[in-house]
Amino acid sequence: MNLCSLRNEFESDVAMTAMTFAVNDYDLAATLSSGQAFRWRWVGDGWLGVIGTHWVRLRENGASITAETVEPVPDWAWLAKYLQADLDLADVTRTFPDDEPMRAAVAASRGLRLLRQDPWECLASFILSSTKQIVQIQQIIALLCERYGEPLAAGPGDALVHAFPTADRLAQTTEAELRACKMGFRAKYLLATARRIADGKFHLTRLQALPVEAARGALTDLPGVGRKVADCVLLFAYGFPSAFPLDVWVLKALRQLYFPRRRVSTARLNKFAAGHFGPNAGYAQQYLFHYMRTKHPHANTQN
DNA sequence: GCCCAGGTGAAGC
DNA sequence: GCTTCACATGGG
Repeated sequence: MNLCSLRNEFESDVAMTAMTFAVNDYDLAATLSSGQAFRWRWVGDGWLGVIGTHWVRLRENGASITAETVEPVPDWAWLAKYLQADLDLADVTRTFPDDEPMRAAVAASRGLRLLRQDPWECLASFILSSTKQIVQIQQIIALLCERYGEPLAAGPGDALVHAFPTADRLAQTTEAELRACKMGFRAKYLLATARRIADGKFHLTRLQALPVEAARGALTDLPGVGRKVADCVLLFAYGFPSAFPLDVWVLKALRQLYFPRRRVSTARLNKFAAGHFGPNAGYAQQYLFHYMRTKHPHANTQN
């Protein structure tokens, strides 16, 4: 871990603790707003969010990221892991195929990273993501956290924040209560999956040690979890580098950039992705996703 | 009104 | 193995 400085601040009467991580090639804005995590807000001159039970403010300063929390933090390893601050991005991007679409996607968002998130929060979030725009996913999750998450102390200038609700807590809700959080038909899936985990019938912590295919198979047994949601969790929470979420944007990217005049099924494209993009296919996928959303935001209205 | 959104599951062939 | 459809809700 790159520990450059540690200081304590006193703003108002809240004790703040800060840590600065040295980073190379880290685009914090692209990373936090690229549809992997849904709770980060740009306020003033920094990003406000919640990681686990910590309120966190992140600010980018050239070759470093400064993090502030409310409570004193004896060990910052959890944050370094979340941010993947120690990863050498060049080691990843050099494994990408040397073709025109990848060159363009990497050039368009240099410094885009994959986070390493909590499996339950990631799983629940992507169950809620199906056929929803990212802005709406953020709204649903904000409501869910406000109503069922544990209240947390926030830093100065921020409103009361909440932890992401535990599976145990959501298992005690009703489908009607979840539907009231605007999640529609996804409520049934989220409730059923929360119950499977709260009952101890499904162990998220055991997936990390499995081969990726076995972990994917376990996840897709959960209600509301198909190939795409499973791959999001495998990639964004467990860090399986070959997991390749194939959503409508990446589907469009592959069809337009690699198969412009052929009709290719998603099953074929999953196989193509596994063979074409190398050992870090999931990372390549995130670059393609972000590239399509930022450079061709209206691609879905053409053709 | 229309179509679309970081899809899934069930039913039909 | 496919293809089609329902499923809630909100943005453009």
